[in-house]
Amino acid sequence: MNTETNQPTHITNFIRNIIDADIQLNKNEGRVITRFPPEPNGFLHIGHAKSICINFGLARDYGGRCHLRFDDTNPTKEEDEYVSSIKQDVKWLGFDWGEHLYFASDYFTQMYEHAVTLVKKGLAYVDDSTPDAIRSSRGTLTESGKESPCRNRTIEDNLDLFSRMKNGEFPDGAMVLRAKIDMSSPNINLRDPVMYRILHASHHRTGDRWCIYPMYDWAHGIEDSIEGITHSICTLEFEDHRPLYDWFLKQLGVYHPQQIEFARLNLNYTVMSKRKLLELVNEKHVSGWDDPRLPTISGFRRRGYTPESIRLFCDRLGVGKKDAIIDMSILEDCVREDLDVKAKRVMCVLDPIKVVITNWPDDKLEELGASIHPKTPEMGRRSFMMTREVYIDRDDFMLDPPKNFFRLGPKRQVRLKYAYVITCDEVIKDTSGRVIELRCTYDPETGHGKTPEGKKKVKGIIHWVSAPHAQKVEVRLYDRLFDRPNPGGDQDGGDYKEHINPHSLKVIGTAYLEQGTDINLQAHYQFERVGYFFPDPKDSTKDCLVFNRVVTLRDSWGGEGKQGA
RNA sequence: UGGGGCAUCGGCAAGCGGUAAGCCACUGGAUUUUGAUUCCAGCAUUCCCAGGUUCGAAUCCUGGUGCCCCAGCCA
Repeated sequence: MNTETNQPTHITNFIRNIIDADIQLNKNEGRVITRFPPEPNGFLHIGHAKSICINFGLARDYGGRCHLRFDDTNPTKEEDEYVSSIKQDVKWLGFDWGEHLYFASDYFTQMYEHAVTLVKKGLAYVDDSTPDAIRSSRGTLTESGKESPCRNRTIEDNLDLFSRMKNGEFPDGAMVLRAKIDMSSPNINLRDPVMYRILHASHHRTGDRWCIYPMYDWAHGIEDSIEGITHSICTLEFEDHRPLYDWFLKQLGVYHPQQIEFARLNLNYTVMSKRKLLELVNEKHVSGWDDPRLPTISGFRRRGYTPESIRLFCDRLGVGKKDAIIDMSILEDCVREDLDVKAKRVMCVLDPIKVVITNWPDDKLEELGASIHPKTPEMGRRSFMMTREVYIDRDDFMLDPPKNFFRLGPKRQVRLKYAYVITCDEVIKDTSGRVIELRCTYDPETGHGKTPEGKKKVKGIIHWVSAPHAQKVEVRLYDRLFDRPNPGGDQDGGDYKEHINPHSLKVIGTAYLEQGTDINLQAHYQFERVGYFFPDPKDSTKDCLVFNRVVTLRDSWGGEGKQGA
């Protein structure tokens, strides 16, 4: 522990170092006010979760606050549907903005007045050049730009034109307001950036009140300043914009927050850009924004990821400035860690082989039981019937198993978990050679998982369900959406959509769930030895259960010849 | 010589001139009615490279190399 700040040292990072130093100097009287500023033009994804965890986490740890602010400065792309989904996602992740919900559009009037101030100071001008002309006179990365013929318009003319822009006297694209900075700056952002454009579009909150809308660079610093943000945290690509952020606030002479940039999250085997996610949704490659294969917050939620697991993931990553692509398996581990503690255990056979226990009397029923969680007896117990016919999973049988396969094979023994040891005497196949039934005998002395004195312990333990008692359920197995680590990074110009994994969803129409399980539609389950599952929130009902596989259990059995039978 | 960033174990990531944290993965071994979980042990003489300063450098200086971002009236 660092006794100065009372912060656990393990969560230190460069942003916290900056904040610690600021507090040391009593900058901002020690306040820490951050903000999460999404544009409401799409659903939030796991990359946003990182930003949310950083911003809300900082506020929480430093006794400050974090604002939720919608950066709605472009009415052509933004919709109310997105603001409600974003609010829901932030809440679900476990964060609370309290009273501090804001919209950039609430500041449009102040932004306009500030713009007038800059015009009056001779620091902004109206440019009626065509968009093409502005682009070509901006110069290139290596050549400086050329000043616009409009650059030296009088202040009076600028004031008049700007006010007429606002009043809707000109069509879209006819002119813009530009900051007068430096057309030869090596930083392109400083070459007289556009502050306002004309857009006769209806805004989701201000309707038709405005027909000029501020650009990000002009708007963002003002938003931060108005709200008294102390640390304005954004991603690396805005580093080049910081001089502009600083320039605007300095010219305005208003409260000046500090912008700090960090490396955004990249995950392999998926895509994270809003454009690509939107395409996948619109072109029906997935079922919607909440498709369980998507890296959206709503997708993870539907799939069965928990908020705790996503927060753990973000904490584990840390915060830095190095571009990195994080392996999906890190995220998967985080859910396992969380779900191991929470999930109720139950047995479920996904791909059944019928097993007939020949020495078990036809009409005999035996009630067996197990705890719902092996390490948390308080969670209670469950019970199920043992009968002459049971199902086991095809993965747990091999016709010609290697010696290190602990499960069932011809003449081999295995324990039915919580029940008896059985021996496979006979294998029955159909005409195509597929195994359809096993005939086994059980050892009556091995009930309830007990091994009697003097008997050799059976290493293999498999899950099973009583055939006449099992409940039929649907199970959806998800795999990564793309077949390669970096689907968007094709050098050969290929389309990321060509790399969609055709096997990313496998539906098992009939799986056999342990009898008598009173499924809670909000709870997570571990299908013992298989993985963690969650009832699909949209398609699952008490009478018609549909389970999403959140993630498999870790499996140190390499699976040599896994699909053997 | 366009500008701005970044380079520390397989992957993240601390470190801020005093002699390489932590996490994940991995490898042993123990426990286990989930090949799960848990537990214990091991895991960078070295910090992109090359010089230099210093008693001492991952940390400072010089020169390289590699990767990322920027030319929307998008954010």
